[in-house]
Amino acid sequence: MDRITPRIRDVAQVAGVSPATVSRALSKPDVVSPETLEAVRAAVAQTGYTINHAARNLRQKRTMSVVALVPNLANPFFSRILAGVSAVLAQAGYNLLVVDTEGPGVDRHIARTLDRSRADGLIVFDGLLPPEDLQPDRLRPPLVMACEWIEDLAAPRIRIDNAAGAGLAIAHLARLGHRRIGHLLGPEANVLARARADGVRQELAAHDLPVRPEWFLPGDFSLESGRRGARDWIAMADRPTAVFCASDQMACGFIAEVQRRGFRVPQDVSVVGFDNIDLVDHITPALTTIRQPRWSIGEAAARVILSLMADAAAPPSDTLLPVELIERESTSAPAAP
Amino acid sequence: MDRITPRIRDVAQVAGVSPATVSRALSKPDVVSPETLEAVRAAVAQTGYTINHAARNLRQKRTMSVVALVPNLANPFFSRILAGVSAVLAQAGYNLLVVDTEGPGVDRHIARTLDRSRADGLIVFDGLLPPEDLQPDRLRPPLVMACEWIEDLAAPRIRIDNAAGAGLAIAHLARLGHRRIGHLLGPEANVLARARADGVRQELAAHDLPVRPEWFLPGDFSLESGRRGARDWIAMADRPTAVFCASDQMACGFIAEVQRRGFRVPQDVSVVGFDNIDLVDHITPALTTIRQPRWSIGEAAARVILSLMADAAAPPSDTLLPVELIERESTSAPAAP
DNA sequence: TGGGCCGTTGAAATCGATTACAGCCGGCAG
DNA sequence: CTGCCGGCTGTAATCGATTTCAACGGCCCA
Repeated sequence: MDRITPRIRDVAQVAGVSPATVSRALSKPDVVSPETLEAVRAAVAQTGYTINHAARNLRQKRTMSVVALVPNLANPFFSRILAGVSAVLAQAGYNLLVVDTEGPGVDRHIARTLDRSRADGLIVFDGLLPPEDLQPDRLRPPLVMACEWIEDLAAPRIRIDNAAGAGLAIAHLARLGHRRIGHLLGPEANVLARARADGVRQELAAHDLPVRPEWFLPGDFSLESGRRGARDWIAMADRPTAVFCASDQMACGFIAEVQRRGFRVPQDVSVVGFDNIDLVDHITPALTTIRQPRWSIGEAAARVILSLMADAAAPPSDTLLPVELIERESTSAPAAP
Repeated sequence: MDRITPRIRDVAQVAGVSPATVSRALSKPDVVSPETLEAVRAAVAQTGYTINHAARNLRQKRTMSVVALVPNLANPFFSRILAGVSAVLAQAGYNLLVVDTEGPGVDRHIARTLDRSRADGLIVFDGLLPPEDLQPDRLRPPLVMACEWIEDLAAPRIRIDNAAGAGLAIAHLARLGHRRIGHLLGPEANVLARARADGVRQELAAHDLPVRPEWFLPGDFSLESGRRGARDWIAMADRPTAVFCASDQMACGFIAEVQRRGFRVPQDVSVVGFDNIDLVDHITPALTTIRQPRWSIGEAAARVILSLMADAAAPPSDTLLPVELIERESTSAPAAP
């Protein structure tokens, strides 16, 4: 009668050694004699043994895995970042697990269940999680915030200079000769959206351009809100000649809707996006946008969490990654008045 | 001197009961007396106790979590599916963990490490994983395949009728009057791509339309391969008047490139996609495509894995979900010759 | 010849929660 | 008055790997 699953004890028996020796053979091969090592290898092969992670985790008090909390997997923006994270973590022997913090059936307080017995580290991409669930205590694993951040939480941040990115967009439009520039906002609650809006205001002021509240259109980063923004723009008596959208998704929605209503981009309105998601190089017109180094963001986040897991005492740092204007076809000089 | 982490034993001490009673109070509140329950509750609050998952997993031999293996998180196609999975699993008290099977640093044999001590169930969205890593044995948790599948693996499948979907696209084009219809293929190795190509051939034959090998253009589902497909199409002496692309991403790339070269869609060429990803309703022209019920696919996959985890003996089933043609602006009757 | 050290190994404690089993107590039926 | 049952609780075994500690054998050097 055979057991369901071979244990280390079974391997030990087959190899004629003790469980301790099998454990050592598998995790520190250099401390056991070559003959023993070989015997263990053979026994493992013969029994089909694989380690029981739960038991190891319990004993070692670590899981060798990092959890990423992303606000919305539906947003293609996160994909490449996660790939960067995964690559760096894998090299260090860690697993990456991705958890969506949104959607029906998902608990807002999911972060509370992510204690040290679940993950050795946490990468938070969602700036709207309740800070009280993430305050450092002896249960919470090391944590970094990436892209978005939570104001009331002291933790290392990896992010881009959102205000500067918005500034690049505005400066580009100003350089083309636009003097009436609007901004399609991200969701009010979102820190990125606020930082970008601030950048817009600053740069407009720096160019002595008007900052008109009615030219700041509400949006929420989504395609659909891009369309709504377009309708708002069309409905204006006194339309800006250029609109900087706080996300590429909104820019796509905006362009689609104005085109449908008979306007041309960039002749009738110049449009700038933010993110440089894959698709925007392949729409018509190709979108001028602010590139975020997504892979690098992921790499950086992974490196910081690794160092934090190695030495929890590291002070909260703030990594600012550079952004870049990608000039394509959706912007041009404004039509002569 | 306080411990790093409160254990169930500490709670027991504070509450003046045994660890067993604390455990019962927390997991089966109805078997302990109301006073004891209250005492335990208070002690938990006072100590700030949270359960150690590693210990519980070890004892109970289950993790209450399901792992989804997706071929490429970068593909926005998976997002809504995963949301559907997550919603159903959450209701049953299970966690969903997402693992990307691609990218540098990620082991092709990742599936081999996902034994019962890691996950109670597996949902595989990647048809190209090595089947030998997934053969059922006593270590492998219950498994379902969703969207894609692996030919040599006996496991429940949740998928759409790819051939029928392709048929809908071709029938639609035929109905509009197209007689010269091309197909931009998915990656050769991919089962979905093959199923769709078969569907194309069948439906063409059913309409007595020519099946010309040179009209089957190579592609790999990516945006960039859509552009290449467009260049191939343009280079042809004898161009089809309509092209059915095996993915929406390719359709976007295709449209962008033909537009850039001065062709109009749908006047010069009708284009049909496959998937109905969010964005394609917001490009110009809005894309006619085959909708996959992504949320339902996720729900169905979750339900099947749940029933499999409850009763491993269930026979391999095959769930076929319906697809639907979404008619938008990228298709019209062919120009008069 | 004896002492000490190194390389290797095994016995047993440990990680922290769950649960089988047994015991206790009060109430009720015979 | 005895015996049994049911509700509640505690003791101790258990899950499976890791790791501390001690011990063993062989070798070198004094």
